Amino acid sequence: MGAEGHADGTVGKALDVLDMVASHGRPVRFSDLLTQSAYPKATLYRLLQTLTHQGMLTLDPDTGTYALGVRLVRLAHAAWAQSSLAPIARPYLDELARETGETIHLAQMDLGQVLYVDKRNAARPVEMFAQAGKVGPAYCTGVGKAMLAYLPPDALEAALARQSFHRHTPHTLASREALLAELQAIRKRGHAWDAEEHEAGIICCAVPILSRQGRVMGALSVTSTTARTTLDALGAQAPMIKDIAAKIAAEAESWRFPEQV
Amino acid sequence: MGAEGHADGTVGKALDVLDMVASHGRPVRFSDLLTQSAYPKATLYRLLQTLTHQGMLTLDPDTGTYALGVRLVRLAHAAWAQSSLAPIARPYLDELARETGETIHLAQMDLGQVLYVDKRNAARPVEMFAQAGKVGPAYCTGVGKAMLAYLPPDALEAALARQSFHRHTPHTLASREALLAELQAIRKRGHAWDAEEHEAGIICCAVPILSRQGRVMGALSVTSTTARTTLDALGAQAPMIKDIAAKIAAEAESWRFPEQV
DNA sequence: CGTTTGGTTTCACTATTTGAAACTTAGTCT
DNA sequence: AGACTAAGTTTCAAATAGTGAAACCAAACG
Repeated sequence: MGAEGHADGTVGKALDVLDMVASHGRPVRFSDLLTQSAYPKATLYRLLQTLTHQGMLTLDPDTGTYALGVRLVRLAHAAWAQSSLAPIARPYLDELARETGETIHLAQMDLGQVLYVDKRNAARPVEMFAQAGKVGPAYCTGVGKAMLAYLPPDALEAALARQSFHRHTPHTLASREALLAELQAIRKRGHAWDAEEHEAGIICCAVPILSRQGRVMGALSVTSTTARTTLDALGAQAPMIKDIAAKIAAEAESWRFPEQV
Repeated sequence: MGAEGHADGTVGKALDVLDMVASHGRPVRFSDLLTQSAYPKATLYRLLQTLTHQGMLTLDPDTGTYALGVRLVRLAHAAWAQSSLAPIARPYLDELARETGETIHLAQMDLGQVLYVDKRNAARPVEMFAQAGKVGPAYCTGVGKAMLAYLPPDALEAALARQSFHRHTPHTLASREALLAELQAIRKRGHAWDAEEHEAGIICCAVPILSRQGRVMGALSVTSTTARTTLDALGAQAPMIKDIAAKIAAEAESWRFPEQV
């Protein structure tokens, strides 16, 4: 993860450091960060100090370790609440979960990766915070492919450049070419499959959420297992999922243009 | 909200702008931010540009409005997962919710405000993301007072300086003096009440979560209504709540010192 | 079609950031 | 103990990055 692309300015560097702290699962010491950071000692030190002072990081005085601060959680709450899709989609996800009895995912695109912004789980009622905010690969998940398929060429290129193409299962489309062919098929079909491409036994049907102008706003999927159903049976529900995606898109758009004065 | 205290350096200013965007509930236009920002046009413009480029904000090309970006949601997921308290406390909150059948809150301190990091709701199973990340006042909530009571003098002073002391109900302790007296009583008693101080009819019993060295890590509360129970009845559960708080603290601490190597 | 409003760019000026190196602690080893 | 080492903090001149008044551009307005 080392050298983040192009860190513009001090702010970029600071955020880079934030990511670095986030990428370790646990509180990190100064020296740990130093070894992997390319920044010279003093620079890194001051960045950490600033971020800590700003509440984005916390420094445990006992252990001398840095962890992500609470200010982030507060900001993220706002981010989630105003990312238009998530709060609007909420009741629709409930409905879809009730109708299908399966697991529902709502995702958005984040730098070539899939970011899950909400979820309904068939079995356990709902999970928390911990669930939303997770990231996953784009090239081998239903929601990922559904979004990729409708991205404009330049954005698609940028996203493709960031795919790792790891062969998770025998069904994974682990090359750029195979994926591009599949994306075309998705555009034709109108929805994406996940045919055990990410995890064995897990299948899903996903549709993109598109704005009126055709911009990709996110994706919505219904997930199940091969033990419980088949791709064809899931596909039968595609029209309904598409319908709900359209409703979410419509509502999100009208919300974006509030009656301003 | 205007002039944020002391924004050190460029990073401080950038984060200040982030907060500004967050504080509006909806996407904002450049000029809206400009009017309330004190920063000159060009400066604000560049800050927004940087933040957008970094994925902390998104600029809707159609409407020309800025909203919080998805990178925040991803960061916050990590923040939540590594803020040691929340993930560790999870099973204990479940237990407490089951035992008491009441609403449970887990909170931490954030710049003089209470930040709820997790929650169990008696009636509806669990709510999402939207719930965690909320902030509330410290001087008139159970968790807030429980934490204030055990803060070291300088931190307490800093927190007090940020209280607004608004009289939400007739029972609100709306002065510094009244609050200080109550904090002393809390230290003596070992747990805090909320005797309808924030909302009429809502009462709660809260205990701090303290590290071995006595540092305030957070607070835990059981909330109910006057219609359903009384403060005394809630107080009877204080020992159990305290016990759970201690368990959470112990586990969080041992997690903080992982067997390194 | 001139004017206003909202957004973007310029450019000389300056303040902030930079990072090698010196300096403190706080451990560790003999 | 005293000498060594590792981890964190501070300094300071040089350089870079940020600043902001003002000019500019482009739509929308009247």
